[in-house]
Amino acid sequence: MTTQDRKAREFAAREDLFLDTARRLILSDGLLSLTMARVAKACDYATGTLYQHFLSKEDLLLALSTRMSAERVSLFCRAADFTGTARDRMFALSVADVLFASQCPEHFRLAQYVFTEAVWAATSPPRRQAALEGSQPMCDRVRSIVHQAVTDGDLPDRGLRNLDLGVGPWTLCLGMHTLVHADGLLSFYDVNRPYGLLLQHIEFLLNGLDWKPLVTDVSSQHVAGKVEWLCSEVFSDACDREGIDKLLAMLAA
Amino acid sequence: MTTQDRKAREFAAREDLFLDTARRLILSDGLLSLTMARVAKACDYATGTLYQHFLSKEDLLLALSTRMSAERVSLFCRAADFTGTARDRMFALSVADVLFASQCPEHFRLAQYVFTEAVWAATSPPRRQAALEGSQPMCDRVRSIVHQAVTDGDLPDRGLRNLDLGVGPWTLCLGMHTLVHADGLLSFYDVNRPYGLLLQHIEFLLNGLDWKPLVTDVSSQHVAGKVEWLCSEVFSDACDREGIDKLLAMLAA
DNA sequence: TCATTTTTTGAATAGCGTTCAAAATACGCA
DNA sequence: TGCGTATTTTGAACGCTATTCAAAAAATGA
Repeated sequence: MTTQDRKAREFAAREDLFLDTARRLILSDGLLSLTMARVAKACDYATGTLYQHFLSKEDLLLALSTRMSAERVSLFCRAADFTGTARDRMFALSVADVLFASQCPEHFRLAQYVFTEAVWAATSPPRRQAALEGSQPMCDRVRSIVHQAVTDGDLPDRGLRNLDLGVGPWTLCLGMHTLVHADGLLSFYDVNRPYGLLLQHIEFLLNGLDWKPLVTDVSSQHVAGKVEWLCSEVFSDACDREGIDKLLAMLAA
Repeated sequence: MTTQDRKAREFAAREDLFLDTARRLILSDGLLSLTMARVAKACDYATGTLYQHFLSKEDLLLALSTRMSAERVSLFCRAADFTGTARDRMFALSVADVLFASQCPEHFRLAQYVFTEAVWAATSPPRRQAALEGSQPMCDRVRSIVHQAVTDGDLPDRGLRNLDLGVGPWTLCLGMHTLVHADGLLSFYDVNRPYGLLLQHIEFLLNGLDWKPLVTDVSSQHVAGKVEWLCSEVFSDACDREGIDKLLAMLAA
């Protein structure tokens, strides 16, 4: 039995090595020039060994994307678990997403590619399952925040279920990430500071849902102040002074 | 000169043939199994001839995506140009997008793929330019609707420029399309009727922007009624009874 | 120590995008 | 109409990559 355990551990470690290496190669040379042979060679293994871990190249990319989003989930959970009004916590979820985008910009490019029909279809069912389950905690937090707001009387439910009410901010974030990564699009239309606008629109949307306490000042300055406060309050260990400045710069320009 | 003209016309016609055929092949066999050789063969041309039109396979896909979105732009313009309050017209833009999604569901799958970094980078600059310019009319409409709302005093601008205020609905729509096409995701999280929720959240967001006249009833029934009204009022020639029913079914389930 | 099982290897395979020299065609001019 | 030239088309050949699999190597355990 102990032999089995050791083998399993070694196997998992090797998978980590493959994924780390793939990530490094993507960062240095881009997604385009990533090949299975290169990943294997960079780890001093034969190409065939990679296929002991991944059904296909797409399967590897999905695994990498899932693993990278663990950090996102962790920021998300921190945002959801701090003590504050449900509304502040919901807002903090979006801030977590923007913070993650500033810390790990390559994740959304990869995720966008991986969720493409052509790529998704070439992945293995277990990895797909793992990808969905990996983001389950984020969904749970959204649900529970909405639930609390409704039971506290801060948010009228209008007959909608928890996640149906939470899908708005989720969709806003996702859409903005997509816009940001469509190269040249925002500059063509002269839309600057997309993530600053995102957070302002989150506030607008929450106001429109009549989510109390309503925010009367939705200026970019006020949003920036709130973000700075959240960073020191909630994300302090994930975000030093330099990280905060980088985030604020992203919101402003 | 007339010979040149004829040649240009024939060249354009052949490009249409290639794109029509590619679309047909994608519809019948999927994006995965589309190959340049197959497209050429299906049109009784040699593979090399395709490359007189398209720099690469990605270039062809981008051209196809751009051409398909012409229909979307046309629905958009119709929505923007009808006589009504600025707010109704802004809402109509989202309805146009949902209507387009019901009429041409494959477009967003393709667009999502094409705007991926890996694909986008392999397209030719002129086609990229054409893709951006093709959606310019949609942006112009958004800008002008926001502008009218602000000058009419229906919408406080809060120091934001026209498109900065219009980017919210845009982002909501885009994010929801993305969610819908991430296979298995919405069903995993038990989110039904995504497009119905989208339109409700558009109303919430516009309310949150304090865009007058405010809509007090944001129930799915009320939204459905408004959609039906818009269909007969604005989209009547793009949408017969069958089309309306299909759209309403999409909103309800 | 050695027979057996498991794992790794990397050359071979297959398929696709892309190119380009040769062939075919179109063109304009006498 | 016939002919030399320019243009266009062709499809086999090339290069690259994902994937496979038979042979080699390593690990196992009696």
